[in-house]
Amino acid sequence: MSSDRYSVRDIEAKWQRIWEERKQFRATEDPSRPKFYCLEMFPYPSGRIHMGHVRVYAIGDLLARYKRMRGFNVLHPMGWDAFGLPAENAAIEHGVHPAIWTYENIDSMRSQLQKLGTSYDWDREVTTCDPAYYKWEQLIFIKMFERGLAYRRRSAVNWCPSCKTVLANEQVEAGRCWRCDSEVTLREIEGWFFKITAYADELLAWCDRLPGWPERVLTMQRNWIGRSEGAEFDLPAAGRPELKIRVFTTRPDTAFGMTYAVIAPEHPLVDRLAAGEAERAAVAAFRAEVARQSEIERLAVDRPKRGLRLSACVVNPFSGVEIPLFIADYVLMGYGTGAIMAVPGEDQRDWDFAKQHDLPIIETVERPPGWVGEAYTGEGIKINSGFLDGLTVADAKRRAIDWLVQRGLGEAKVNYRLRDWGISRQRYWGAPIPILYCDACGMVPEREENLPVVLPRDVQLSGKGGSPLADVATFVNARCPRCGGRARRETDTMDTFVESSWYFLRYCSPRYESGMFEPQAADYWMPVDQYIGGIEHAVLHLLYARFYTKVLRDLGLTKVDEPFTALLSQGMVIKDGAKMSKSKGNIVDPDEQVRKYGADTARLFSLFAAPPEKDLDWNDHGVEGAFRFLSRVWRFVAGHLEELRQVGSLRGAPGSEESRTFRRTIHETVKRVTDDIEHDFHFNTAVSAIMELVNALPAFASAPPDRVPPGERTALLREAVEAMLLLLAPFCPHITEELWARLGHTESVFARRWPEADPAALERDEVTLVVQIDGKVRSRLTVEAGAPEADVQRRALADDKVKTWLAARRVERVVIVPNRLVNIVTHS
RNA sequence: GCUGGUGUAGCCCAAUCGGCAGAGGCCACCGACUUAAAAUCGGUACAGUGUGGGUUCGACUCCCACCACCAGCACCA
Repeated sequence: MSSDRYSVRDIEAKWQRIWEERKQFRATEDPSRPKFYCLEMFPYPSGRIHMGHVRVYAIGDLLARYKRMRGFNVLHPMGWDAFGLPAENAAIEHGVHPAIWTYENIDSMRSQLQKLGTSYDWDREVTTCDPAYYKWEQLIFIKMFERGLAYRRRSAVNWCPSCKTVLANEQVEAGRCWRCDSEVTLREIEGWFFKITAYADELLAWCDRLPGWPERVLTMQRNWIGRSEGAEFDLPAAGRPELKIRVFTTRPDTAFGMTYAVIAPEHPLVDRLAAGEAERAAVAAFRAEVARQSEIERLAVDRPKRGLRLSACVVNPFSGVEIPLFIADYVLMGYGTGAIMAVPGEDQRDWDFAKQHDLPIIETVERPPGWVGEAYTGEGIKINSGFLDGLTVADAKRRAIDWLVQRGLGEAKVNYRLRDWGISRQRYWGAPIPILYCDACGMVPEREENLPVVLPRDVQLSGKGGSPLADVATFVNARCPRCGGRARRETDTMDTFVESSWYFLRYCSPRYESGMFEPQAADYWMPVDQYIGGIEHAVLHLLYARFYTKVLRDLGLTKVDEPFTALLSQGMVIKDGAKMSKSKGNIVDPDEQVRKYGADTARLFSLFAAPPEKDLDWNDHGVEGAFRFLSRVWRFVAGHLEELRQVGSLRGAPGSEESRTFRRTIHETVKRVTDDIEHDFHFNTAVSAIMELVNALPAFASAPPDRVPPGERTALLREAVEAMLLLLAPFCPHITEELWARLGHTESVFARRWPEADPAALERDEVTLVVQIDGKVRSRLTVEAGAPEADVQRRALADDKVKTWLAARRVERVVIVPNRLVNIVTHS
């Protein structure tokens, strides 16, 4: 290796090897030290890392290395979200087994991550498709099944025709599959659900207790959970009081304005309400029409609401008035009770529908003077509402509920938009659901000692839909764990989001064999202190993981209420203003970047080009700039090694003016970099501060001896270079390790403590004040720091330039901001 | 439509409590070095902060009303 050239490839390979040999980043529990659990979302092993991975892992690695230097015992693990559809599709297309495909991908991605210089404790690597991993998930499934938190039901579910499997609500985006973008259809299917709705209130409440999370993620979760308070009550069918339609409303105060009612087309009562052949046929036709609409069409705004009036009527219990009853597509079976009271006066949807069907509209809230519009949803005084007249909306809501409760007609009710998490997948490459169906005993969970239920290796994958496991006789045909009789195994596998709901716990004790994780280890490491990942999981993975953690807590397995104390949602990596994609041809290959410039440069640019939460526009010129900067660092340090190796220490404060200023620059840089990392993760400004320090080095190094005594120069240069390398180390670990070693250090730069700014060095004797006249800068004034205001004012007014400007004006007042500025306000 | 975010130089981005609009990088231009080029070094230029009001001695920053872009949600009763 040439001694003075920045040989990126040699240096990076050398230090990666040394870190690996030393097992430098292995984490062990140590109650005597403060811990820091730093975690980035683990990747799906697709085969190649992309620039988004480079960004998130550069951020995570920076924090892990920084926290180690701050004295924390850092856990920084990595693993693989290894179950999923791409593996299965690869098998169908190329005939390679999903397991082989997956493990080969893991090997190449691990090597890619290592080449980035990441400081993971690879001894803790976790792979979710390993039976030793999903075994524990199956055990928890059984415990959830026993507590009713995992249940099976037949229902209309989201079906992706391309992935040929069910999707949870969270996995449908604007009517399309989150993974493949196909249009989702509804299908009536039997499947397994996790009762996440049982935790809706807690999940919502804790949104207010996660100050380390970005507000936008919390907002998205709150909206997703969608809590709404209101009332539920019965509308009896006219003439058939035994037939009651339950409705939910957030506006019980408007009940006197109910002029019709609507139930969802799929509502089970429809069949009993429809009378006669003709009406039954009309209902069937209407249902068919609604079912034909795709999810996309149903979501379209301004689509006319379709409805069919039934012959049956219902009675408004508040007024006793008989009102018409409709089935309509704007009422959804899946929310509330699947039926509503319609109040066109105060609800825009009902107003639209009423206008279309020529139904009466009653106003029950007094409109403000001059108000124009259709339905009125604002505050006001109740009118046309019997015993509620004269009350405010809020009071009337309470009074209406009391009234319902007293008569036994209804009650206060809270509803959620959140639905239970559908976890059944009709695919092969996932964790088997540990349930059996016995002719005699019915649904029976597998016995604990028989876990894991291992996914069979030999399977025919056709991609035609339906679980491939159903065709594997040796898997399906089993003995009933209860009676020993013949039983069939469940052939659905679990949603892969189940594995990622607890992997952070497994990292605490990845080889533990007596349970999901070792309690002491989890108690020590959990919760994750800093979690880092993409915003795309704001309501998917992040909500599931919170839910699953709470379930584990209630099973007595962990003490934490929430898995992630702080969350950093990094922005996307884009190119030329657009998301990278094959079709746009704007994909940047991380390998190529590392080969061309090195991992340090790729990391530095990722951290420097934008603050982490914003999108990052990958720019080739910018990358070259980052490389140039590192070359400059190299050239300076390598070029001054002889001087820097001299052990000269500075006694007392530096004597010369230049030295004092330079030393202040060093310590200001330390302070700025530390503050930027610590407070807002503003790595971009931290880098710019380091760049400033580096830019200041050559001038000081070549200061003439009469301005800076040589001994002082050597000592301060050494102080500056060491501080600079320490500050830069978490960003660019390879080059800093190499230069650190060349300075004569035998220990790793990461064994060093993070530098601290010396307050004495930060002090200034003099400050330059800006002198403004009526808010405009007119002059400058150098005064000693902390000079009394009276002196400052006198000197400002005595300034020549100021005098000129003030010639024909009268001074009205003088505003002084200590150590900053003087503003002379004049009379106009 | 609702919610959240972002608008600062040709581009990516800074600016602490309301106090000099500029830290850093890119690009451009000029100069030095060179036979020349690359690399390197030095230097220069460029915006009044999306728009319109308001508060203030002073506004990128606070308030009001708009505009644009991005993201999430969207018949949720």
